[in-house]
Amino acid sequence: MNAKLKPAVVEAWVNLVRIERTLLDRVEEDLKRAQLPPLDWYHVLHEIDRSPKGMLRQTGVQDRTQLAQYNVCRLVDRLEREGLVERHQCQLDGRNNVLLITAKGRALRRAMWPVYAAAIAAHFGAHLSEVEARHLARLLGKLVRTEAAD
Amino acid sequence: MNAKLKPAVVEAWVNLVRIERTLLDRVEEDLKRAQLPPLDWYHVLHEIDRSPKGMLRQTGVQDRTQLAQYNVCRLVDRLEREGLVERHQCQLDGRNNVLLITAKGRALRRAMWPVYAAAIAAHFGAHLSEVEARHLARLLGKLVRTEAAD
DNA sequence: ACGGCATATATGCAATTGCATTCGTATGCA
DNA sequence: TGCATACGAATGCAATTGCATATATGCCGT
Repeated sequence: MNAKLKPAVVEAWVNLVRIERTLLDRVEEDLKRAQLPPLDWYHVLHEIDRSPKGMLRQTGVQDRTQLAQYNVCRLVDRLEREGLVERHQCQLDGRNNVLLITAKGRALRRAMWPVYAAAIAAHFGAHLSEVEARHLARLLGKLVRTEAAD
Repeated sequence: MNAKLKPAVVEAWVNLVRIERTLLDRVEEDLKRAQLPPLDWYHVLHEIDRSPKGMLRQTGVQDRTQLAQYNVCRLVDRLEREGLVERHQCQLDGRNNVLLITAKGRALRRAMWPVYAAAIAAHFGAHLSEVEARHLARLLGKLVRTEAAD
């Protein structure tokens, strides 16, 4: 894998790294200001919530969020402690945990979304035209798909 | 700031968050495998190295890397402990620290680059055509510039 | 049934990060 | 000069993360 590194690739990379840190910081800041928990809580709750019957295996969360195994484990600890999800051992395969979102969990997710959405709109969407947003979505989507593959 | 959130913006955002975590993980993994320190060390050394005379104020590092003030402070602690940079109080304004990269620091940066470059090429560049890379660089660059402004 | 391997989750401990505050230095102005 | 304010850097403490490993369960071949 000695592909020569094109300047455009480096430029895209540098911009990606830079903008990602800035944007995540600002979104987290907005959530904090609204006294809401961090973004990862939202992502995890969201993934469970949108799964059939509000249930998802812990590995499912890992796959969908790209969080490290031990971080998912401990984040779920915290969510469970707050009564936002329930953790059940799977009947069919005792190695799996099945996570079940609670009413409180759904409520929190719903409460977070307006703030999160506004942050995305303000810090990200506001600086892109419709066409640019579509291009960006397409380019990044391509990367997501190729990365997920290997 | 109640801009309605367009689907394309959400999609771009979701893909951005997702790919960013994946890519940074992989790059960090490659560095670790090569027994090299984390990416942020590279970024900080790089910023100092490319500044005039290999000197940069600590706030300069903050601005360029988007790292939190206290994280820059402590990262510089570590770099200093390893003899990669020197920290000097500024003569003109005693509040500022001026960071000076050492020969060892330059050497480490140079040693890291091939590994870092290969990781960017393999995990990122390899999945983009020249044209796509240019588009992506342009779109992300626009975001960087507008974000830096406010 | 049993040993060996694979998978899913959990955990002890060290390192890093976030938060709030503090410290030292400059600047503006009465 | 003297004091309020601002700025850059550092730090104590709690929370989170990373790493290595442990535990627990299931699967497979014999």
